[in-house]
Amino acid sequence: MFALLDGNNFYVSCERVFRPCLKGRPVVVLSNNDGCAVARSEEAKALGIKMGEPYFRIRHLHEQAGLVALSANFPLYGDMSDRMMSLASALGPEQEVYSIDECFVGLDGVPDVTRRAWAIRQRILSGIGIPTCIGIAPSKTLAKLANHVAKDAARKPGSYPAELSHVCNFAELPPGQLRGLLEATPVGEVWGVGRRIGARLQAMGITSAADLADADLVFLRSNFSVVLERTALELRGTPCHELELEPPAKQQIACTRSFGKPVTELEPLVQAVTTFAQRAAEKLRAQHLRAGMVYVFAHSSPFRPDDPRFARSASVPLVEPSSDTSVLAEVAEQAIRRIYEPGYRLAKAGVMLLDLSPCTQKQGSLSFEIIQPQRDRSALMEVVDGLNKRFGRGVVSIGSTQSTGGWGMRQERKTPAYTTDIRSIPVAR
DNA sequence: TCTGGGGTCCTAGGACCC
DNA sequence: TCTGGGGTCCTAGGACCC
Repeated sequence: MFALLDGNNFYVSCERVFRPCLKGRPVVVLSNNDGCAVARSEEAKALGIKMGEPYFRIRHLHEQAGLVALSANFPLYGDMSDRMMSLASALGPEQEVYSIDECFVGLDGVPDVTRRAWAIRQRILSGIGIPTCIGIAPSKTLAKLANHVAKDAARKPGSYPAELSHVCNFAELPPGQLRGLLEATPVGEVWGVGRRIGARLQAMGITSAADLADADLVFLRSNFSVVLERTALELRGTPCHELELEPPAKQQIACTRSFGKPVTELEPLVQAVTTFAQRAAEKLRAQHLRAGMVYVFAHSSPFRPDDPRFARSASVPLVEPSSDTSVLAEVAEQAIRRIYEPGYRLAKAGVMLLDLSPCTQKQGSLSFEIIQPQRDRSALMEVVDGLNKRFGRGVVSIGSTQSTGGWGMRQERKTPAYTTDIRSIPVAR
């Protein structure tokens, strides 16, 4: 058995903990650059605000309906998440933290599950101030669905039986009731069925979760994929997905941003991309990984069809994997200079680090790095990352090989960072 | 004027091999 | 007209998730 616990309207709930005056009011939390709404209170949803709705389209609701829009505070949400996960882990012997606001809990051997779930929910509510819902079922997909029932039963009276509000355990429903719940749930609400597949299923007459559970497995696999076949199996109560207790090793690390205003000049673009590479390199070292490939892209706005279209990228393989900020930033800079062409209004750019491998370099010895400055400086950089994390981003930085100072580590690399002349790197369009 | 960011997995199709 | 049969590896693109 699995439980799925998640925080309701998580970012908004976090903000309300520290600003109780926001309770009962329509509130949204905005993405980076205050571009669009990424979390909505129930009151904001009731105003018709959709997930991802651009802020400029809902701004008028401040005057009309008292909408409060907040800039996201991700360090706060991360901290609240850690506390919530810690309390949630008491629900069962095993926990998979699935995202910032939800976790699966393995329930093998847990007695009296429903009562325990209520207790955990209350502990999180009174201890941290975050309201949660908990779904319990024999597969992850069904636990997700039970969680959906728990939420809608609470916030949309009449959608599901009221006694399933907040905590919904599929395993102890009276006979036949699960079937009714599946029939009452649109297929698009099922975990793993998105907009596209949902529309195709609808067109085939598969409109509810029950229809999908009943669908022919061979048909699903041949017309869609093995993924949807597994989803149908999970809806029947056959688990196909186990808990992932160890987070799997990352395959890519990205830092990408939309620009507040369109970027047309090269130098601000280089500035941005260099910063992205630095941030990505920090994340890379936090995972003790090195990258074998740097991917850089930039594109114009897809929302402005009248602008000349620009979408280019370049992948640069490194001679040897690196987690060195100066190497990765330099490669990224060369790549963006290669991609750039004047005459376009660029809306977004980013750096991705690919081909990741574990860092075998000895970690954590600052003096080692200073004595042997020719070595990969990842250990030094991890120290710098730690200082920045503790005392605020940017308090310490390392000079690049071109700059003076920077821990007195002017150094020349014996081999170039990337394979060939950057001009030979193909640009994808 | 203004439209998020960061991930994963699967599949089809081409290149290549014996 | 018919034009081997399988296997692997890689990549691009599509779909999903929060």
